[in-house]
Parts: sequence; C-alpha cells; structure tokens
Amino acid sequence: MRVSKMFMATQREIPADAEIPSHQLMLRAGMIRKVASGIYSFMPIGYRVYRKVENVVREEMDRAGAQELIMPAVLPAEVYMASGRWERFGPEMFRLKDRGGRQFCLGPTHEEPFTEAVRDTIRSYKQLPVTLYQIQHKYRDEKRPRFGIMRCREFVMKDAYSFDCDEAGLDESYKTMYEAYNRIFTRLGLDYTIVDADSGAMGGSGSQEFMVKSEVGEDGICYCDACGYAANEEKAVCVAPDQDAAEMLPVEKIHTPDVKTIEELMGYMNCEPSAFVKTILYNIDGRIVAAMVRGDRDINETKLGNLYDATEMDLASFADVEEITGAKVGFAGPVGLKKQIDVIVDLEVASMKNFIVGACETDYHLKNVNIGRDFEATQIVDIRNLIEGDRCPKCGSPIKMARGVEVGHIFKLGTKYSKALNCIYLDKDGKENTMVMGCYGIGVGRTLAAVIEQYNDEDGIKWPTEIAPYKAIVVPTKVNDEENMGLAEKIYKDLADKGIEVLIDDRNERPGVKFKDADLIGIPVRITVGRRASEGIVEVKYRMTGETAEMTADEAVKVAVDL
RNA sequence: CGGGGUGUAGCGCAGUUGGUAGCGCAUCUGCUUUGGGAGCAGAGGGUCGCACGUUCGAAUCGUGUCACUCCGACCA
Repeated sequence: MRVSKMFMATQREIPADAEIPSHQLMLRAGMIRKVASGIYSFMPIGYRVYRKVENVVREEMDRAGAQELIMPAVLPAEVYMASGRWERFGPEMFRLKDRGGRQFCLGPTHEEPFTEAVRDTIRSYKQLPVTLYQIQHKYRDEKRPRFGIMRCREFVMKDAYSFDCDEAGLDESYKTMYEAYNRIFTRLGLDYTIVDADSGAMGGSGSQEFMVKSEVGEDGICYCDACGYAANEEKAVCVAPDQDAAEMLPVEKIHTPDVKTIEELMGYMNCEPSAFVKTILYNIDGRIVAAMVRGDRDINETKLGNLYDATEMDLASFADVEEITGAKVGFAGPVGLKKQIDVIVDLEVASMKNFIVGACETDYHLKNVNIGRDFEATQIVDIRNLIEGDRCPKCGSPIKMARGVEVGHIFKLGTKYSKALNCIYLDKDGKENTMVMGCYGIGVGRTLAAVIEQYNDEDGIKWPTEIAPYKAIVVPTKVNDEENMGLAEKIYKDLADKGIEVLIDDRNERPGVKFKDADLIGIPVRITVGRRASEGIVEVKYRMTGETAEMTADEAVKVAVDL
C-alpha cells in the first residue's frame, strides 16, 4: 500500500475528550472515529488490526474445536422472554419496534438464540458435546460509555456457548476454552491474569475472568503472591477475623446532634472508625434490607445482591430510611427499627463486641451494642470488599490489589438457560435430560485497546507483530531523487511479492513527518532509504525496541520477511 | 440516576461592556526546503449545537432543548 493513496489522517493534537493512551492514540493514528457516544467506526488502519485480533481469536477457537456461525443482531422480544431477560435487562437493552409494532431488540448477548438453535437441532447424547461461537456486534445501552473502545454501546464480542450432557462434560468444555483463551492472549502479547469472578446476571456455578493489568482498568483485582489466589474484587472472599473476647458492656445512648457521617462521629466520640458499625439500608427489588459493615469498610454490593438474587438494587430512598428507622438519615442502626426487615451482618462485624451504631433516633447513637443480646442478625455473611493487606482466603498472606481490564470471561452456566428454554437431549436409556451449558466471551475491541495500553510510548503505538496493521514501512527520504526512490520501490516490491504486508511512504513530505507517522501508527519495522541509497545501504529501525541498524537492501528485506 | 463542565472551521482553542467571527495546526496553490511533525507568500473553509425570547442589532443576555464529556453512583 502506498501511503500517498491511503485513506488515513493522523493528528498531531490530542483530541480533548480522550482520557487514556489507547483512546488518544487510536484517534491520533486515525484508526477510529466516534459517531456517537460509545459508538465508533473503524478506519482502514484500525480495521486491519481489528481483523487480526479477530483472526487470532477465530483460529484458536477453531483449533479448540468450536464451530463458528452467526446469529442476527436484531432479535425478536420473544427470544428473551422465555428466560425472563426481556424484563431483566432493563434500560441497558436497545429496543425497537417494526412497522407492525412488534418488539425487537439489538442483541446484548446471545445465550437464548444459541440455546434455541441447539434445542431445535440436537436430539441425542451422541451429538454432544458441541461448542458454537460467533464474532458479532453486541448492543448495550451502557450508563456510561467510556475510554473510547474500552466500554462501548456497540461492540464486537466473540461469544461461545458449550452444550454438554452433564457437569463432567461441562468441566471438559470449560477447560478446553480456558486453554484456548490462554493461547489467544499469549499470542496477542498481553500480560494478563486469570481471576475468579462473580457470575452476576449470567447466572451459573463458576466463572473466571481474563484481566489485563492496567492503571485504567475498571475492575479491581485482589491477588496473593504467596499462593497464586486471584479474584475480582466483587468476588474476593474475606476471612472472618478472630472473635473479640471482651465482656459485653451495658448499652449507652449518646447524644450526637448533627453527627451523620463516620468521620464526624470519629471526631465527636474520639474513636477509630473501626469501633463503629454502619447500617446501610438498601432497596433490593423493592424490598428494604439493612446491611451492616465495620465503619471503615465498604459494602460489596455484588455479594449483598447475590444473597437476594437481585436484579435491581440501590440505596433505600431517604423517605424509606426515615420510615423504617424512625429517624433522619444518618442514624440508622439495628436496634429499634420500626419495621421488621432483614438485617444482614458482615462476618467481621460478627466478631466485634461493644460497637457503636446509629440509635434509630435522630441525633442519637448507641454505644456497646452486641449481636445476640441487643439485636438478631438475619444472616451473618461476607458482604464487604477485601482491601489491600487483608488475609488471603487461601493461605492467609497479605492480599495485594491491582486494576485490570476484563478482556475475557468464561462461565459455567449450568442449566439456567437450557432449563428455561427446554433444551434437552435423550440419553442412552432414552430418558430426557437437560443440557449443561457454558459460555465464553472475549471483547475484541477492548482486547485491541488493551494491547495498545500495554504497548505504547510517547511517540505512539508499538504493535506486536502478530496484529500490526502492516509488518514494515519503507520510507524514502527523497521521493524526487531517482536513486533513492528507485531503491525504495524495489524493496517495497520485493516485500510485496513475498506476501509481506508493507507500506511505502511515497508522500512528498519531509522525513521527519514520515518518521512521526510511522511511529504513531506503530509499524514494527521501518526501512529508511536515505543518504546511503546509492551504495544500496538502508537503515532498519525496530519500533518495539528502538534499535536501528544499517544493512543492504536485501538484508532489510530478509529482516521484514523473517519477522 | 445525581452533580459539574463544554458545544465557535477537519483537530485544538480565543472571542472584552451585545455591533454579522478570529488564532494555531490541518487543507489547497506557488517558490524554497528535505534524516525527527520546515520557511515565505497567497487561498479556500463556519446556520457560532438547535429552538424560542429580549433587542434597532445576539456567538455574546434569558428560557427551553439536544449532544458530548468528567466526577460520583460506597452515602447511614
């Protein structure tokens, strides 16, 4: 490809609304264009890279025995109604109507259509197991699209679904995908971690996420260097501390006018935040629930929500809080609630004695409160976030925290969808059984962005060879000089003839401009034809390392071929 | 969903007390230049997000609306 003919416009200035390196660089390199919030076009350079990522994914899925097909992006409402997800997805689902008023949506994920397809095709255990996949656009009307292609409303996902006779089969299929994922992310050159994850809205018995460690990651990762434990913050298990052996003291009511936050209370009562227990009221699918964690801890809404199989949860409204506690917001506590509600107590709180809570009376707190004596817990469970330095649930060593970008997620779904959609097969005995499913996703665009996050410098992108848009770029420094340009053209032709993806920057621009562009779009090898063109000597520069070397044109061709 | 910010040329931005719009980069032409985003001279390009209002007159003031964006959505 000739750069002079290429549909590409690089930009010198950083677009104002791009926050993270991958987003800025993709815009500057002219790889993508925003069409609306969270909706992007891929321009030629960007699309080349995108297709390469897609192909790595495709090759490894095929190698693992999965079969590719494609489902529609536009799906009728009924497809999601049997599983209950038409309602459950809520406002995240893009919905539309056809001219006859029938309801459709843009598919946010495809468990249902895949399950239907298998249900309608497979009758016998002899046809199982099977793993199907597609690389298809997904649509989710995200609350907050962010970071360019990282979190989009329209995005491309490779989603695979496995169907097995039983749990043991699922374990096998899952393992096969697990291995395929490792090959994919390794081939893409990513530094990633596999963490235990919450199965969330997908349901099911277990799942793991493939996380690319990155400052800009939206997920918190907890990991242990000592034993290798790694989990998403949402899922990371907290260990119950030792029981406080102190004697129970008599409850005291303390006047605390206008003291509503833990911080104010600390100052007022001259105590550490760990002496308090905060009682937070949630509205979980219309039901008000109290959750209690130590004053300096954070409630893990995922863990709490899972107790109730929640679809929607939020903090209770002020009105609800006042009605239930009989006090203004800020004085909620487990003692003296005006209505009978569930009180979920964090494991850690259960080990505490004589703590301070809101009194359910405006301007008062209670001191020396104890579980069992002063109030009853509905459940004592782990509902807080793990924090750096907490004990590892596996080996007890201090836990470390990092941020990560979730590029892949694998789930053991079990029979959630197969049961709902009646996806059954006949076993050896001619008996009907429900298929056991797994599902496996990779965000193609997000993975691409994650690669850039890990491979860039102040000059631009440094593509790993596997997914570089072109392997090499030939840069003649003087396009009007016959000798110079002639040699450049020869190298270009040699490489092209050998099937190497190569660019020639034949623009009548100053060398500096060409170098800047080559660096920005991140071509792995640059072959500069310059001063020593008459001797047949060129300069080879490696984008990844910055190394340069002078060599003959033929040697340079060989370098690019051998890449 | 809550709060903030911003909408002026392809990109980044300026525009004073209201008087029909400017800078840098990019683009086009010419000459010079040619190893890290060149110089000079010239040129083209804007319903000032949209609507309504105030006014003799609105990019500027008011109201509404849309879009984009950031923070928060851990507060008891």
